[in-house]
Amino acid sequence: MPELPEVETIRRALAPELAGRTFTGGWGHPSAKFVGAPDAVGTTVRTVGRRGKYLLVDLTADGSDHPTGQLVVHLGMSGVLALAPPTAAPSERRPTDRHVRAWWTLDDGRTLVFNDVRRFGRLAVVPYGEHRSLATLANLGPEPFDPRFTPQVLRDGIAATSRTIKTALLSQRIVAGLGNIYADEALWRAGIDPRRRTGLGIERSVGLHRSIIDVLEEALTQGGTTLRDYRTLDGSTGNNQHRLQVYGRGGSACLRCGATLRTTVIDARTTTWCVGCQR
DNA sequence: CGATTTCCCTGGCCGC
DNA sequence: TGCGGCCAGGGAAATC
Repeated sequence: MPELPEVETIRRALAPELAGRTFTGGWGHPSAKFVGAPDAVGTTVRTVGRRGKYLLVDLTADGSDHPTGQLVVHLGMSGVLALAPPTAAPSERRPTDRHVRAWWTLDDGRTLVFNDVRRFGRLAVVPYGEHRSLATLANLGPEPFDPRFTPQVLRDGIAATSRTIKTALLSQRIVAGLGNIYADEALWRAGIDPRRRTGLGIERSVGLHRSIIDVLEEALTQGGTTLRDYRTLDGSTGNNQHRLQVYGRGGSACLRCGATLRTTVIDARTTTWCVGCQR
């Protein structure tokens, strides 16, 4: 379940490999989520960026420095990107794994492969910066590490919705990049009840703001959290799964106050929190 | 129009 | 061993 730290880890590995490479061929699974993959063929990669959980591969069709298009990739729940080495015969390049949803051959002979067992991922090739077809991306909140994400922005965003604070954080509209794992971790660290529907005072907003940044930063330092499918570009796992303090620990003791962590469902999302110290 | 619900997917796990 | 049932969950479409 790649969230911001996982996607950023992949981006950092992918960017130097793809920059300057031209897509010489491509294929997409017939599902609408992947079928557009070949639209990138013939373009050259300028940079590999990221917004929230979206990878944004800037493309140029005319060889100039100015991107003309963008390959947008969302890894969903189980999406994995890998670079396959060149094979002797071009006809043997096509990946044969059962769950490959898209692939692109590169002008250096390698193949970029998008594997996604559960097909919750998606991709699109769009004119540069044209995100109207991707509603969540088009309405994405600020990057958590961007100075424009402030305690006040967080506070205002929470105050503007009647949804629970957990659901508000997952909406991607207040701040980009949080998924179920890091939302639970940040709320625990800030001592805030995920079911809360009322606004936060400025002091608690400062605390949650800090917690969100810290949780994501630490996970990034660890190369992300691998629970099931997540792998970085070279196939290795992250290390942050050993540092989770609430996610997946329902029924165990809270590491802060010792109370038993409770797991419930909030808006169809499994949520673990501490009834003892999250208010 | 914002909020809520439904749907998309399949490997892994559980119980019988 | 085999198998039905259930769970995980981000985002978009459908519905309220």
